[in-house]
Amino acid sequence: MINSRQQNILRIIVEEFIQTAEPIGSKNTMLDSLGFSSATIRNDMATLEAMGYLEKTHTSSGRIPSDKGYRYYVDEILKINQPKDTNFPKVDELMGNYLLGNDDVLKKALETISDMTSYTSMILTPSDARSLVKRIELVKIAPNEALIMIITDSGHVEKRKLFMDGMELHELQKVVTILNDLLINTPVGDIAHRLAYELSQSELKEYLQYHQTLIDAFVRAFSKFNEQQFFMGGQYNLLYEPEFNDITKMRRYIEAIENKEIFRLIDTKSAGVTVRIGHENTVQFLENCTLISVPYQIPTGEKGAIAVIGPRRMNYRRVIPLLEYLAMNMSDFEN
Amino acid sequence: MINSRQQNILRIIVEEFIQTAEPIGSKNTMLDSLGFSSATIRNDMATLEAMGYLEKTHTSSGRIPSDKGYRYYVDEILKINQPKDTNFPKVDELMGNYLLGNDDVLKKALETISDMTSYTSMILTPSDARSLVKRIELVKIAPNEALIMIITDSGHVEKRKLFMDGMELHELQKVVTILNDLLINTPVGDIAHRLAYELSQSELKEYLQYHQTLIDAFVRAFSKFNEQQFFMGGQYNLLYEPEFNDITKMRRYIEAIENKEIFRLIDTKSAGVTVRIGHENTVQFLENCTLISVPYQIPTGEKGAIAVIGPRRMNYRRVIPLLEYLAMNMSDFEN
DNA sequence: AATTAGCACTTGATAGTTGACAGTGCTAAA
DNA sequence: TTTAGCACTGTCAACTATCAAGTGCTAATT
Repeated sequence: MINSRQQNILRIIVEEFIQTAEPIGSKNTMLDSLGFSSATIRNDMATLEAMGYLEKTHTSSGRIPSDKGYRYYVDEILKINQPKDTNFPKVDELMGNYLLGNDDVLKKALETISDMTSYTSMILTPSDARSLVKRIELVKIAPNEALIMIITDSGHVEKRKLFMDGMELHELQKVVTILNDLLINTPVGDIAHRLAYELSQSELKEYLQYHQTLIDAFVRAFSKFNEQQFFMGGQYNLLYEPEFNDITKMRRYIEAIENKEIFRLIDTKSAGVTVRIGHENTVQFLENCTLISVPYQIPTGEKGAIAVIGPRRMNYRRVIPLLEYLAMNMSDFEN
Repeated sequence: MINSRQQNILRIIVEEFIQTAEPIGSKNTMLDSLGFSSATIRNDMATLEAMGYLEKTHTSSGRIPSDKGYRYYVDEILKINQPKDTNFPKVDELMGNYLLGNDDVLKKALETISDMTSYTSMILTPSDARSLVKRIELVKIAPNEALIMIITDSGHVEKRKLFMDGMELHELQKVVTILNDLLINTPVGDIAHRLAYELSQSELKEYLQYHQTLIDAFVRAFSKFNEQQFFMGGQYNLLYEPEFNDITKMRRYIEAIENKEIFRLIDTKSAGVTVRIGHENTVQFLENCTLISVPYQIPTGEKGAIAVIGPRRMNYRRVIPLLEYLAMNMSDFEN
C-alpha cells in the first residue's frame, strides 16, 4: 500500500512536525535529503493524504500528520527503527531511594517523568484491597480522644480519631483486641463483609453491636484502602505547547485536569503500553493530545498505571521506552 | 478630603466594576441614581482620579478603581456599611463533620470556600512541632520488613518502612521500647535535639548508636512533623475571570500556583484578616489580584492560615466575613 | 458657588483592502 | 517515472475608514 519512499516521507513529516509544530511543505529541508524533486514529493504527499495519513490545515498549506498518520508511525515505523532504549539513570536513581515515604516516591517519580518528557505525568495507584491486615491499634492521645489505626502488610496505615464520650479506654481496648483476633491477616477488601458476618452470626454479636460508633469509624477507614489514588505531575508543562495557545482549549484542558476526569481514561487492564492518539481518546478535549499509559502490578496482583499526556505531536520515540522501563521497575517496587 | 458624593461615586464604581469588569463611564445607570448630571459626576471622577482613587485605561475610557481606590473601599466604606455576616450554614455543616479524616476536612473546606467565592482558596497548616509524642510503635508487616510509627496527641501519624537486614525483631522492639520511654510526651520539635543529647550522654549511648539506621529513619520521620503543609482548592476558578484572558498572564499565574510560590506570600503572623490588593503583594504576577488571608491557631499555639486569592476586582463584601468566620471555627477545630 | 448643557476631541474596536508569501495541483516535457 | 513551470488559493500583517463610548472644557444656568 505505502511504498518505501512514501513511508520515508511520512516519517520525516511526523518527526519534523513533532519538533516544529509547523505544517511541512514539499520543499522542506529534510525532505530534500531524499533526493527527489519537490514535485515528486508533492505527488506522494497527495497520495498519503488520499489514504488518510496526512492532512492539510487549508487548501494551500503544508501537511500535518493525521491520527492515522501518527498511528502508522508508532505501529509500523517505530517498531522497526527503534533500538529498545533501557538506559535511564535518573529512573534507576529514583528507584534505589528507599528512604522516602511511599507517597513521596510517587511524587518524585512524577516529577522525574515530567522533567524528562516535559509533558504531564500521572500515576493511578493500585487498590490496597488485597493487602492483609497486620495490626489494629488503639492509642489514647488526649483525655477524651483516642486514635484507632489499621496497619497492612503493604505498610499502608489508615487512622480515625475517636471521641470517647462516656466510653472507657479499657472497654475500647477490649473491642480492639477482639477485632485484632478476628481480622488479622484478612485482606482489607474482605473486611466489611467479614464484619457484617460476625455482627450477624458469632457470639461476639451482642458485644460488638454495642460499639456501633467504633465499628462505623472502622468500616469507613477500611473503605479508604480500596480506593485507588491519583497523582499528577508537571500538569502545566503542556501550557507552553502551541496546541494550547487557544485560550478556550487551555481552559477546557485545565478543567479536565482539575476534576480528574482524565484519570478515568487511563487503561489499567491491558498488558503493556497503550497509546491513544487524538480522537482515539473519544473525549473531545483530548483531540489534540496523546495519552500513553502502561499498567504495573503490585505483589497482591492489584494493578495501577503510569501515564503521560502530551500533545498528539509527542516525542513517541522517547516516551514509550521510558514508560515501559518505569512500569517494569514499579512492579518490583511499589509497596 | 473626599466628600460624601465622591465617596458614593467611588463606592458605585468599585461595586459596578466588581460585577462587570468593564470601565465605568459617567453616564452609568447606577450613577444616575445619585441624581446629578453626568457632567457633575464627570467632574468628581476627575477629582477622584487626581487623588489617585481611580484610573483610566486610556484617555477617553471610563474609570476603574486603582489599588488605592479598592483600599479606601475596604478600609473606609465597607467598615461602615457592612453588617457583620456570620451566617454560613455550609461552613457549620462542614465543621460539624467529624467523621472525615483530617486532611479530608481541609480539602473539603477548600472546596467549600472555592464554591462559595468562586476564587482560589488555600490553607497553610500549622506546624505540628509542639504536639507531644504519644506512642512509638513497631509492627512487623512482612518477613523482612517492619513499620515504625510515631503518633502524636494531635492524631498525626508518621511512618517509615524498615528493612531488617539481619536485625532481629525483638532487638528492634527493645530499641523502640527505650525510645518510647525516652520520648513520650516530648514535643515533636524537640526530638532531634533530645535524641542527639541522649546519643552523646546517657548510658543508652552505646546501645542506641548500634542502631544507627533506625535512628536515622526516625529523625527523618520526625522532621515531617515540623513541616507546614499546603493545600489548595478551586485553583482554576480564576481562569474564567476576564483578567486572565491574556494567555501569558494566565501561564505566569498557573506556574506560580504549581510551584507553590504563592504560599510564601501568606501572612500567618498578623492578627485578623489581611487584605493585600494588587501591587501591595509586591510580586508582579499578582498585580491584578487580591490575596486575603487570616491566621488560625491550634491549641499548641502554632499558627496556620486560610487564604483566598482572586482578582483585585474581588467581592470583598462576601469574602472577608467568610474568612473571618472560618478562621474562628478552625481555631476550635483543627487537630 | 455649584451645577449642567453642549461640543470638540481621543481612543479602541471592527471590518474591509491590499500585497507578500508559502504552498498546492496540474500539465506538459524530459 | 520524474520533474519544471505556472496558475491558483489561503494566511498573515499592515493599513485605512468608520463607529461608538467617553472625556475635558467652556459658557450658560440656577
